Amino acid sequence: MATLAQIAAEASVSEATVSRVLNGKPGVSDGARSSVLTALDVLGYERPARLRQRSAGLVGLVVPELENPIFPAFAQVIEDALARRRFTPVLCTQSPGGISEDEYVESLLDHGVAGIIFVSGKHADTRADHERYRTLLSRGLPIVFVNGYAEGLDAPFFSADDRDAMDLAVSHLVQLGHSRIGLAIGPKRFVPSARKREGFLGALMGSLGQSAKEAQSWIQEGLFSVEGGAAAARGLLDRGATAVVCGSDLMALGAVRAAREAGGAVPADVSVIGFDDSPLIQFLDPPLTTVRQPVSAMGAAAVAALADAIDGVPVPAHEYVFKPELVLRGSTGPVPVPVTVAVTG
Amino acid sequence: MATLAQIAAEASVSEATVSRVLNGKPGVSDGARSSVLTALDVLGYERPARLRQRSAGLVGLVVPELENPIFPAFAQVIEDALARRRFTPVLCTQSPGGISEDEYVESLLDHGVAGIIFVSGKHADTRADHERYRTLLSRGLPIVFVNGYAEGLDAPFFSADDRDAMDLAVSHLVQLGHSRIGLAIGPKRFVPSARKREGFLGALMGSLGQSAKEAQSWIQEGLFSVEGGAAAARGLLDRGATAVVCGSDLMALGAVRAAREAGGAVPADVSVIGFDDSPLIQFLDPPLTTVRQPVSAMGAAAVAALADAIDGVPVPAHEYVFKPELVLRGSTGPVPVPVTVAVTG
DNA sequence: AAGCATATTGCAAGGGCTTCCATTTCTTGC
DNA sequence: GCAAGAAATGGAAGCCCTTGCAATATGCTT
Repeated sequence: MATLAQIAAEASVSEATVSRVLNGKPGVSDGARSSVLTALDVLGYERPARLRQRSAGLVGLVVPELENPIFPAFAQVIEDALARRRFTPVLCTQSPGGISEDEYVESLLDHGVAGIIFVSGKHADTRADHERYRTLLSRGLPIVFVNGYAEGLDAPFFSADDRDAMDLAVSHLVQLGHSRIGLAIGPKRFVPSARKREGFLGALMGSLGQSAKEAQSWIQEGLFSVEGGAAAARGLLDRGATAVVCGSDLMALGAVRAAREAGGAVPADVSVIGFDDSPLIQFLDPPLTTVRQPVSAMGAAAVAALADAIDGVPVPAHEYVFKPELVLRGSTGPVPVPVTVAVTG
Repeated sequence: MATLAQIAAEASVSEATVSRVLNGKPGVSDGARSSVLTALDVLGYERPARLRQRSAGLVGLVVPELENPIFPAFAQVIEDALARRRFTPVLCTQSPGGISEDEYVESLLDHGVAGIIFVSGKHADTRADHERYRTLLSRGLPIVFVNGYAEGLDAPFFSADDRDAMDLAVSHLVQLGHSRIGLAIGPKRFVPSARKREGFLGALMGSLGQSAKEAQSWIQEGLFSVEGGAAAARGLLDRGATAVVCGSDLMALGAVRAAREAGGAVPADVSVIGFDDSPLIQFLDPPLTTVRQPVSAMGAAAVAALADAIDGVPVPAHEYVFKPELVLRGSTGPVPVPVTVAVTG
């Protein structure tokens, strides 16, 4: 690493001038500035990052995993939007036993990020401690959240309307004549799962006039994966469900598999609705009817808010809820000829 | 930011001791060290990164995009392997009009990465200038490459055996009775595409005894996307192909779509084989027969080599070629009753 | 052409950090 | 209990960087 004295000698200016150039201070002529920069290059000395105006700064993007294709989809949309604003995105993916959200945040902080976008992070987990975010906010670091909500955090949230999504799904199924509709959903400690439960319960009670208790019995919890969806769906099918609404497309894939393993066809015997509408879903067998999360709009809004916050424009710290959209494909159909099954519960 | 003097006062030690602790120098007792660290915390001063032994360092992971699910798959495998070795992965995704590989590399360098893994980067593009990599290597930065090859770079390469993959695919189709087999492949400037071409030509000439010129006529180029695959496949179907081998699963999806748009069923009328075997492919309609790239093995090997290089263990700088595997599913079938079509060319 | 205002520059002072070295403290063997 | 060696520590010198200030250069006005 070169010293100021070396650079000053090479550029034939004083150390003071070099110092001023390196720190972007005013009071240096263009000529002097450029001879300092030339001297830096001659000495093979890397210019400090702030001298290169290329990037408006680093922005961290924290996502929980990449296996569910909705996360690469969010990542791509958000990275594009960040790049368009000259930010340099840094994608951080957690993995089981790997690096935690907190460790990533710390590393991002070390590298002087201008802001962080959390997608389905710990803010979506009601059992997690949200103090970590308060600490970030009190330091003045701009942060925004996608899909999840935590009370009392002075930052903007961008979420899909999970309750509405369930309403759309259930209404569609009811219209097709279904009345034995189940929900295969992730653990309720996660905000989006909890909200989908609520929406689902409300829809069953509203559209089908079920009691809260009965509606409740049509919910099965499972992990956020194909296997989790299959396990939850099996429980619902055993109970005689003719349609299964799922918390994610991946879980819906599991539900389709479970239905087939039980000897049923989709959609002839069992209708399945997913959630997310990740890119490849349309090519599935059968093409999945699903509730589309407006990924582009959400990502763009989150980036816009973060950019404003970084520029010092105050961003109203409330939750922006995006309306989902039902995408009709081939995994839902009219209720099959009713099969009378004795069911307890 | 606290000064040494402040910290020294808080910890009741000399500035010299604080300096030694902060720089990890020897000659400080455990007691003194911990009282300095406590003082840091009391003063709310962030410990410099090197004091936290949590991470063995940053490692850059550069992938071209996230839309083709093979890239998230590689990213996940490589990040897991890095995390297990206590490295902190930094995922960099390029995007059209967004941030280029070079810009990411520069940013990574600024932040002192210990090494970089390039997946399907510019090293796979024969028309790109590979001087950039030589510069990195001459600086002593450990780098490794996945899927692609460039002559004269003193670094290890980890690739799937593209030629072999085409051999597997063509042999399978020939066994099913196909003789009008087309290849829908990406631009030949990319090494994996060029190699698949070679493998495909060799297989057609070997298994079917075609002339080089004839075999050549069964190749259609298209972009690496569903649309690109569809466009290339349309050309092949027009020429009377009963089977289409594709350069990626995404292109295969396009081929299936093109076949259906032309009124053909898969696999009854047209057989389609993909490449990659990305996670969701098994759920597609029809479940895609594909040549599996050994993603886990390749990712693990690349990380192991990089870790060795970072530890100063010299890594033999040659190309490690991984054998792919044919995964039989439902998109290939026996050749349909031969339809005689007049074809020119 | 002289005078004035402003911008640029280097000197030198000052502060922060590192490191050499002498001193103190601790450990260990007798 | 004592001495010898090793480890730990602080003082102070020295290096590097920043910055106030004065000197100089430049350009504009009268």
